[in-house]
Amino acid sequence: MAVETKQLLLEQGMAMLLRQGYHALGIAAVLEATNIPKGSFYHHFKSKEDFGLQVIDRYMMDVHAGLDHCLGDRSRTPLLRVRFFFESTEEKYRSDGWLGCLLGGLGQELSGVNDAFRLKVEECFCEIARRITGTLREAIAGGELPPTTDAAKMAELLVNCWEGAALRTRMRRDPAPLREMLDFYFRSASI
Amino acid sequence: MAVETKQLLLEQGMAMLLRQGYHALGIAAVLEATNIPKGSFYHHFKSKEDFGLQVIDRYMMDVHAGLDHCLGDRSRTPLLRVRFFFESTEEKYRSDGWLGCLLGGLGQELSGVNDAFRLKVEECFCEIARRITGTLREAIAGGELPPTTDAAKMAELLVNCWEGAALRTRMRRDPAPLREMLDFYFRSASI
DNA sequence: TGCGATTTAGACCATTCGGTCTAATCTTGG
DNA sequence: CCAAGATTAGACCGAATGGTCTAAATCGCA
Repeated sequence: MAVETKQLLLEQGMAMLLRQGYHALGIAAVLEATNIPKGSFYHHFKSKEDFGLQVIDRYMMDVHAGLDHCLGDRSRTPLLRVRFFFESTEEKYRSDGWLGCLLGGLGQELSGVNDAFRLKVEECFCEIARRITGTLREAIAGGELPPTTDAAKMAELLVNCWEGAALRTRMRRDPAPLREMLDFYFRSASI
Repeated sequence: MAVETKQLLLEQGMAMLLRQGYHALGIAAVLEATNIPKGSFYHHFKSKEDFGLQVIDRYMMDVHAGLDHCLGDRSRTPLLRVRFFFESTEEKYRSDGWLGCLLGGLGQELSGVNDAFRLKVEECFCEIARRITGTLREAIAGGELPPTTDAAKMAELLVNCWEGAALRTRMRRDPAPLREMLDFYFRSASI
């Protein structure tokens, strides 16, 4: 039961932090939503900051699972695997109600004021880009991308532009920015 | 003196909201930084939300001034004027200490929780994209871009990707993401 | 079964926050 | 030069918020 309590808090935290952000979310609200008393919360987490950072870890578990699934799909070419990952992510955004990306949200809100979050989120972006870099390299080897392509640079670029499109999607509650960004990126990168 | 008090609050607010975000910034901090008493604040603004929204207006004045200057530079070709605008914006970010864009910051933090901010920030992005669209159209007319280019779409794309790069810049305190994004965009869009 | 450790329970606390209020002071136009 | 509105001044307030604390309940294992 103990483990489940903590997982419940992290999952509720993921949903609520995505919508409300860090400072607008009170611990009491998470507790009320999960029917868990305050004592349990501070048993599992040493502070709100600790909670937030662990929510990011939990979020990254899902992201890595998505990367495993999409980048490991041998039925697609490497380049299409990368696109598949972002299309899956779009689908996840849709089911959240177009609230964008938790990393982008917490990163923007907190990185001017809290270095722990800033460095953590930055590291998460790097992790994602690193995995995409690998598949992009395969795409180059397979002739889907020009041999002169800098895979690492292109992966960073993709992640960054995606985050911008996700922000706009959050703003408009509409997926068009995501799709247009992907179309442009893959059309331009290929050739 | 009255007008200056309000302007001082708005300018301090711009700087502090950019760094700290909305919820992490207390009104008392703005008051202390400007040596203005609380009575004055609530004389000029009816609430913190009202203040934040007016700070965005103030920010957009600067943005429009930058657009006027850059997009109106007849010594450059239309496409290079657009690039000039973003390079000037990068310079502004640098002087702020690589904190990125206020619109992106407040948009991310608040649009899940406050529709006034969400709609306001979205409208600001639209305004910027609209002006860039105009200059992109000139670029198409002048043969700098393919005649099939959808100027409005390309302007939105540019603004969105820029915001993503700005977020990453805020995260890393480093301008590389901005430059790489611009290089990719203009290389791909032209031809 | 019984004992020690983990987890739950929620009252309680200090602090901070946005916002109000009344009084004083300044500005300005008649 | 004075009256009236605009502005400054800051003490004050109620409502959260993050976090603590002690006691009870529950669990795991010998």
